[in-house]
Amino acid sequence: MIDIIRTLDLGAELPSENALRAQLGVSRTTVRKVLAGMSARGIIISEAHRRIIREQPRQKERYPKKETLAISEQVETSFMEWMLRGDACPGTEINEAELARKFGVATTIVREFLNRFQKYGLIEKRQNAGWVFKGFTASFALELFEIREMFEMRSARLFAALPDGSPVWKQIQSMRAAHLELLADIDARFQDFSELDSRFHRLITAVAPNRFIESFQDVIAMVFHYHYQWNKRDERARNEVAIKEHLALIEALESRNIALIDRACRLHLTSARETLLHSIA
Amino acid sequence: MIDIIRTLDLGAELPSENALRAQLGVSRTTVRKVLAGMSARGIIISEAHRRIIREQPRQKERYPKKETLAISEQVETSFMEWMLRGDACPGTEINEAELARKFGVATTIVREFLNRFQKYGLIEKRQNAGWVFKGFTASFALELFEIREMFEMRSARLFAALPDGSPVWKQIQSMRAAHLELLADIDARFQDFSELDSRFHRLITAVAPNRFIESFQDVIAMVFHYHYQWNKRDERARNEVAIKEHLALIEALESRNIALIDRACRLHLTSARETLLHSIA
DNA sequence: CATATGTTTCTTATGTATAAAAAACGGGGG
DNA sequence: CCCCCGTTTTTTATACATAAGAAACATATG
Repeated sequence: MIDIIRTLDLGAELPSENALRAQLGVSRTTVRKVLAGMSARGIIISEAHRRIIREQPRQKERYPKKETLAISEQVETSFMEWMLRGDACPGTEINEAELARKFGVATTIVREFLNRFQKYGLIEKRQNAGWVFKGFTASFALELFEIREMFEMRSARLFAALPDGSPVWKQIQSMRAAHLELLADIDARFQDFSELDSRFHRLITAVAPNRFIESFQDVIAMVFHYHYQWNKRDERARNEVAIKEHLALIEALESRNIALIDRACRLHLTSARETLLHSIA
Repeated sequence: MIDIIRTLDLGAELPSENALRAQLGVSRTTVRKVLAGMSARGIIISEAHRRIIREQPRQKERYPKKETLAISEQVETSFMEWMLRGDACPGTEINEAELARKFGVATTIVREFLNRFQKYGLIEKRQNAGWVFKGFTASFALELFEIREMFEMRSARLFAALPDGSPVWKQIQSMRAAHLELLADIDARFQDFSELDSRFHRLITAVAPNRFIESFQDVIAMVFHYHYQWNKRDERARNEVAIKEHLALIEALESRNIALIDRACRLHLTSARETLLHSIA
C-alpha cells in the first residue's frame, strides 16, 4: 500500500477499496485494515466515500519483515537453519514439542510443517513416535539426481518435437538473453542465478505438464535454495559454469537434434550433481 | 491380546508385561491399559507380580474396529469415500470446516490429512483460501502412468544386471508361485490381487532403492486401493489379465534379456493404464 | 543383581478457542 | 442497475488444552 501511495501526489484521492484489493491481490477486509492503520497514523484522511493522501508515508512506517511473514514461513526458515547449520546429523530424532519451544511457536504449526516437509525426502515419520531426520547426505543427492535426470531428459526430448510456431521458442530466446545478461555481470550478480536456474528448468519441464514432475521441481528448488544459502563456497565460479551449460542446452534445444539435446542436458545435470556432492562432503 | 490369551489354557500365567509389549509391538503403557481392562472384565486375575487367566475372552469382547482405528485413518477413509462416491467433481472447492463437520472430527485433523494428501496430486492448496479438488480425471491417470512407466522401466532394467547370487531371484520365484496360486483359484480369490500387485511392484522397485520412487509407489497404491474399491466392474477379468502379465514379466526378468523385459513391462503398464482410463470414463 | 512391576515424565494425537483473512450481504448514491 | 462502502458471516491460520501412548525412573522381589 505504501508503494501505491508513493506513486500518487499529496492530496490525491486513493482508488476504491475494490480496485486496491485487485491490485494488491488480497481481500477487501485486509485492504480496509491497512487503510484504517494509515488513517490512524495520519497518512490518509478517510472522508465519506473517499480517502485523501495527507502525507507521504516514510519507509520506516513499513511493518517489519517478520510481522508480515506467516508463522508457517518463519518455521520453515528456522527449520532449514537448524538443519543446515549442522545441528542435526543423520538419524537425529526430531521432537515436535522441542522444536516448537526452540522456534517459539505452537506445536500445531511445527507438526503441520513437518507433514508438508515430508515430501522432500529428508525426514520420515514413525507412527506414534515422532520423526527421524535422514540427513542431507550423498545418497540423498544421488537419489534426487537420478529422478531429476529422468524428468529433465524426458522434457528436453519433448522440446524437439514442438512446432516452429510454439511460443516457447520466444521464451527460450528471452531466457538466453537473461543468461547472457547475467553472465556479463557475473561478478556483481552471481547470486541472482539461483532464481534464474529454477525458472529455466521449470520452463523446460512445462512443455508437457505433469503434476508429479512439477511437484518434484519444488524439491529441487528447495534443495538448491536453502543448501546453497549455507554453502557459499565457489558460488561465483559454480554459477558461471552452470550458466554456460544452460546456454549450451538452449542451443541444443534450438537445433532440435535429439542427440545434441541429450548430451547437453546430461552434461549439465552431471556437473550439477558433482557440485552438490562436492559441497556435501 | 485376545489372540494371545486364546493360545493359552485357563489358569495359565500370562507372560510378563515386557514380553507382551515386545510381542504386540506397542508400549508397556498400552499393555498395562489393556490388562487393566481385561482384569475389570474378569477375564484375568491380577495378582502380585503375575496375571492368571480366569476365563477365555469371547470374540464380542473385542473393541469394535472403529474404536481401534486412529481418527486420522478414519478421516482418510471418509475422504476417499466422499471423493470417489462422486460427491465431488473437478474444481470443487474443499472446505476444511465443512468436511470436519461432515466427518464428525476436529478441523485440525482434516487439515493435517489434506496436507498429507496433497502429495497424491488430487488436491491443491491456495494460500488463505482453502483447497481445490482437481478431480480423478483422465489426465490424472495419464500423468500418473507417465511417471510410473519411467520408474518401473528403470527398475526392471536394473534387474537384469543383478548377480546370480542375489536373493531377489528367490523372492521372484516365490512371487511367481504366489501368482500361480492366485490364478488357480481366481474365481474365489480375485480380490486378493490388489495387495499382491502392490507387493510385486514394490519388489521390482526395491532393487535399487530411491526414496522418491518409493514415495511414488504410495501414490499408485492409494489410487488402486481406493479407486477399485468403488469400481468393481470387470474386477475378476481385469485381475486375471494382470496376473498373466505379471507372470510374463517375471519370465522376462529371469531371462535377463533387456529387450524382452522392456516389452513385458511396457505391455503390462499400457494395459493397466487403459484399464484405469476405461474405468474413469 | 537381574528382571518385573509401580510411578512419573514426556511426546504425539486430537479437540477446542481465538485471530486474521476472505467472502457474502445490504443499503445508498450516481 | 452498477459500483462503493459499512457490516456480518464464514473460512483458514494459529494457539492452547487434554487424552493416549511411549519412555524413563524407581522400587520390589527372587
